[in-house]
Amino acid sequence: MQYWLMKSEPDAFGIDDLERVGIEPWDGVRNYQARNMMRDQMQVGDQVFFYHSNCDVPGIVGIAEIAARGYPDDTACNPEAKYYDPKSTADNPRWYRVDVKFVRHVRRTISLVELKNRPELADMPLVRKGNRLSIMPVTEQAWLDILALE
DNA sequence: GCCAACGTTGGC
DNA sequence: GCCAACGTTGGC
Repeated sequence: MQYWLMKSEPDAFGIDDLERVGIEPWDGVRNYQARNMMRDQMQVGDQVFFYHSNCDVPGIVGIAEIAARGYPDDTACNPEAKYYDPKSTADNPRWYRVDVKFVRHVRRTISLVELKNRPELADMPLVRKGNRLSIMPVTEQAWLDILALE
C-alpha cells in the first residue's frame, strides 16, 4: 500500500466534483515527475490525499484512492483538447493518467498553514518552499500523522 | 494581482 | 551542454 497527495484547483475540479462523478480519469498532467509516478508506481488501492490548491484555504479536503493503474492520456493526442501535445502520439504516448476514486471528505479542511506548523511534517515536499509538484508520494508515517490531525 | 520558484525551450 | 528567456504553478 502506497500513499500519495494529488492537487487540484477547486474551481476546475474539486472534491465535490469527485464525489459527484465517483471516478475521474486524472488527465492533463504535463509534468514528467508526476507522469512517472502515475505510469510506473501507482497501484490500484493506493490511498490519496485530495488537496485543493489556488484557493482561499489551500489544504487537504478529502481522501481518494487509485482505481486504475497508469494508462495513456489520449487527451494529449486531441488537437481540440486543452492539454494537447503534438509530440505525443497513440503509438508513443508521452503522457499518462490514472483513475482516481472518491472515498470520503475529511471532517474538516487540513490547511496548508496547519501542515506547515507541524514539525513532524517538515520533510514533506508539500510544505517546502517553491514546491510545485501536483502529485507527490506521502510516507506512511506522514499519512498517519496527518490523519491524526483530522 | 504579485511574484518567487521551477520546468521547458531553443539559440549558440 | 550552457543558459537566457519564457511559461506555469500556486501561495500570499
